[in-house]
Amino acid sequence: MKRSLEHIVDKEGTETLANFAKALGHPTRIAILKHLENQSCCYTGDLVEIFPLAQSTVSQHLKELKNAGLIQGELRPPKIKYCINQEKWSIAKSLFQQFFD
Amino acid sequence: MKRSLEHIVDKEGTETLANFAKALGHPTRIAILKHLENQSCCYTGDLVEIFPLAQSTVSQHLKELKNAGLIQGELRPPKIKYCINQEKWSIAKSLFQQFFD
DNA sequence: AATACCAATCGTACATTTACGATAAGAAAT
DNA sequence: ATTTCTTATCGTAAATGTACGATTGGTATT
Repeated sequence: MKRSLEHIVDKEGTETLANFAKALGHPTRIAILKHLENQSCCYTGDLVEIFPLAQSTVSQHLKELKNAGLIQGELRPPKIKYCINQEKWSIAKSLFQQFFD
Repeated sequence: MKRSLEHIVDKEGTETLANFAKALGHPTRIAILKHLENQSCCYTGDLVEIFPLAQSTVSQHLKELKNAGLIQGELRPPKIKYCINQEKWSIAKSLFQQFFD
């Protein structure tokens, strides 16, 4: 790999990793993801009952996780079912893995 | 393990993990750590030359990494040598590892 | 003791994050 | 069409994060 290209790739990887880390940088969001790992899926309302937070706050955290690509929402009227986005999840996993050696 | 204790431990683990993630949640801090992984150690001045940031800004990022426990500084007058804190590093590593399964 | 060097800290400005209550939006069921 | 249920979005306030220049602090060296 060319040296210049190396730098670009590394820069991208760094930014991507920082982005994932930022999304994981709040206890509530970690807890949501842990819950999704156990349950595989859940509805917004479930989380609102679990956490001592307003519904709007939980929704906001879900939005950030969705923006980071770590979860995805599926319409299950009148609810919305959230699951981990396995594709992005494994990307994040390997980025953290290789970061920590 | 008792159920109640389980919750406490999990809660702590969640918070610790979120804390590490937060420290990793900025491209500059990821880049600093990547650099430290390569070099094993470096001085503040080295980083100031690498990054297009003010000395005070770099220092601030170093402080956050130090607060998170991921790095440690050692007096090498008139410089300060920074290294990865291997102990905390491996704690962070295993927390992320088990988080991602 | 005075100087020089390097890095931390201070003060500050601006942007982002986090939380809340209130309101709007979407899809089904009546 | 209206109502109901669930969740997203809006508006807002307080806290935190990020960046800078200027200043301070700490450690040798002269």
